[in-house]
Amino acid sequence: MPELPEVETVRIGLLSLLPKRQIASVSHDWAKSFPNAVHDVDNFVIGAQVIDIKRRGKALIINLDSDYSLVVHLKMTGQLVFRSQQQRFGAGHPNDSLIGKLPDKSTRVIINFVDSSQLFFNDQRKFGWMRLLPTLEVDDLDFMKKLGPEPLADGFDWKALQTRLLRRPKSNIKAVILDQTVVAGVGNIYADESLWGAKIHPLTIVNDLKPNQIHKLYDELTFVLRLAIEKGGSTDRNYVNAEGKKGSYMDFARVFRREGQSCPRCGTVIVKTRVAGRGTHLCPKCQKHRLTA
DNA sequence: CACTTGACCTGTCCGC
DNA sequence: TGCGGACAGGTCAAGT
Repeated sequence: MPELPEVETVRIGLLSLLPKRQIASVSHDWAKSFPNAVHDVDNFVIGAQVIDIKRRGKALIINLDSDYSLVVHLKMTGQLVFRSQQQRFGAGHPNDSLIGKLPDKSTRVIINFVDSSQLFFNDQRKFGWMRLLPTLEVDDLDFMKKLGPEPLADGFDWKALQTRLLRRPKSNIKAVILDQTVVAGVGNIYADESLWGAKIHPLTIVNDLKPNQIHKLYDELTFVLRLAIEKGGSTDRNYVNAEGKKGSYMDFARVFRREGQSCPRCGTVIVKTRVAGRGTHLCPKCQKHRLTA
């Protein structure tokens, strides 16, 4: 579910909700989400205040004033949902949110704040995780060290993208932009959307891409990521932001989950195939492949 | 080594 | 309705 735009939307929401709140207690019913010793939670989480929320790729980092951080990966179905004191004891989340009763079946961790507000880590498929470690050690996590550059960072231009893509010159372009060590944060939705925008077939081998195609892919990728952040991300099934609300990028999607519909550029019927082990949507006319042309 | 495939889980949807 | 199988937005480990 959550790719860069969804995680960034959650980050922005949490940043407006969590800082200065003090943690009173933490409950976790699923050890894999929270593998640290209870002792660490007691000493560095209970009583600590949230001071900042950061993002790297698809991971969120909640900085505490104890110099410890909670690092969260939502994987496919993770949610981080905040409930204010008023929502908790009043009417709950508004009807336009996807959130019903809390906690629910998918709730793995609850962070209770001193002011009676709460943060829920829900994760239906249990792929996600939450870890506690010293803030100074976050960048040393293997997961973080392997991540490629942020595609929306200031210095990241199309030449930088070209350099990164050429690390895997013989693979197909879709597999390469999904590779988090090449570029951080791109997932299946925005891979399909940006390849459609750049008129590149997902099976095209990186070495066969011309410089102008990579330049176009850079433009389209940064465009869809920025647009998706503006739209609050994509809600296909159960993604919600920190307030439990859906994102609206899917209303703007050109090919993702639109198989059987018309390509908005040429009218050809969009098809769904399988590339790099993932469901892949494309326009067979706009996105020609040498082998399928 | 580089690349591809299966496993991790639960829920839902589709066809019989 | 019920049931089996395929599939779902991400990442590893294991296999080729």
